[in-house]
Amino acid sequence: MEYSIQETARAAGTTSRTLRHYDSLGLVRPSRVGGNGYRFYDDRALVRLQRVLLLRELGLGLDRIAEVLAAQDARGEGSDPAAAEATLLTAHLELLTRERGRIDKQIGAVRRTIAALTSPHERTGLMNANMFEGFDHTAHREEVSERWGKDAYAKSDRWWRGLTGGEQQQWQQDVAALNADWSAAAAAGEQADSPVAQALAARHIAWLEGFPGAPSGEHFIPYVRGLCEMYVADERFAANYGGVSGATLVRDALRIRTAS
Amino acid sequence: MEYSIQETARAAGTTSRTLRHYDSLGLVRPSRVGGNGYRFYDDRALVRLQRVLLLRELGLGLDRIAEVLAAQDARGEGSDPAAAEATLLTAHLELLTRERGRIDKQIGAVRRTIAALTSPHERTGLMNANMFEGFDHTAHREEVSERWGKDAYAKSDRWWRGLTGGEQQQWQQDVAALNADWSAAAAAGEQADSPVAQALAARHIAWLEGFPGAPSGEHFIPYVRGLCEMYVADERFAANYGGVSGATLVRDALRIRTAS
DNA sequence: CCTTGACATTGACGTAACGTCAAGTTCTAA
DNA sequence: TTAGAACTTGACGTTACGTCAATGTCAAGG
Repeated sequence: MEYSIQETARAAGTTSRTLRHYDSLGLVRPSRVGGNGYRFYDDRALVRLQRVLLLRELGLGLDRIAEVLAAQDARGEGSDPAAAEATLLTAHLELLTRERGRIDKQIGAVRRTIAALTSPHERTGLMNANMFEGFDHTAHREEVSERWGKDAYAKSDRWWRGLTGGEQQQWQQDVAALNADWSAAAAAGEQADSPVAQALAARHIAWLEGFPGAPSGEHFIPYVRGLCEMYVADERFAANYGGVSGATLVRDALRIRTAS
Repeated sequence: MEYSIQETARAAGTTSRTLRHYDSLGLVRPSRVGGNGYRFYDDRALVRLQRVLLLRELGLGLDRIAEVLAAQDARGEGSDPAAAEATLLTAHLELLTRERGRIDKQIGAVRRTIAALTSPHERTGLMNANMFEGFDHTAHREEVSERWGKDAYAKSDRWWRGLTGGEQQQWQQDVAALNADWSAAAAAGEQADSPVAQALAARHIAWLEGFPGAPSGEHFIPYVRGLCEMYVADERFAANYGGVSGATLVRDALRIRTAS
């Protein structure tokens, strides 16, 4: 069977404009083009279109989709196309998971902002940076600036001063809880590779990821490891984790966590 | 104090290009423009800039930010600017929540796709691999046969194999969409008697009615209820609805729906 | 005085994935 | 025959800026 562009679009739940777009990209070519220039699609083309739309619903970009389909076309039956697609989808899954984490953080931030706005006793004045127990970046301005650049410092400082008092308190509580758990783990003699320590390491990394001014991508792990060295070397940091022994536990656990 | 455009950008952790952009939009105007056209920003402008950047980090669009700030400028001190901002942020919170639901659906779909691709059941690639996307009657042959008789199974299998590839994919997409909507509803904490859940229940029943091999007449409702129990009891089914909690929502919603 | 280099300006194009006209051609049904 | 539906290509609009390009301004040094 052969379908007109509109029929094809309706069958696939999209628009003719999209079909022309995909044609111009070479992503889904019509099976036949009439002498009048009209596009016609057969079942094979329709299946390909549906695959494209499916992958697009999974959130992949058109360029990536083209790669997937090209790879599968190339290895007709030889290798394992399913494995290739699974690998690509797994990578994509990570992106999605990170994206969800980002959204969750935004939701948290908006919720706290609303809470602070509607709380009667909170004035929204800017508070001094000393409230930032456990990671007072004003006190450690030089380290942060030197190691990660002025931008990181300015960004983090701007972020902090932009928070309301309520949000700052919330943040502090989160930090305090994490630090307390680390201290307790260290006091309990947990090993760096124990489930408890690794769970804390995961939390710690998630916290650092949410820290504004933190580098992303390939710079993130070196950044984390650098911070850990600072925890151990600088007793002002180490104190937050129950002293040098606690900071050492943090460092070792995070090293293991970031090893892969 | 007065800062140059670069100083201002550095202080706020952004770029001069962004400042020019905001100026062209009228979002953050420089406090003074020199005879040479140079922009200069004072502390008030900087605070405004920081608010813009903060709201942007919360994910608001620049147009929305302009609304917020305009509203706050309008009611200088008269009304309650915080309430206005809270209202707007609440609306924004809904958007974020929907977005997270969307991402959750994508994650679920990708996970299921990967599972289907890597499952030993798959023979002929993606198209037939996850025919029923969690309702693979081949995998669940025994249950179906035992409960509803061999006729039902054979009938449904014949029906399925009689479909064209496009029709099969269409069916899959419908099922996937329904499951994803259930998962999202469960994740959103919908109650079984809520309009959302009841609307989904209606869709689900309509889907089951179209399912070949399904009993009709007086046997239909017991059949539906039996299936729902299976959803909850069998995690292979439950996984399609976001786990046991999702399957429970499905079951309860369908119980209510079929009560009359 | 002239040069050099840092910093400033406006203007324009590019991004992802199409939506939305616009102007013209072709098909279909009355 | 003729209206209207469907089709074509081409081009601009969308977000929030990044990234040149071409040019102007300012402070310091030879």
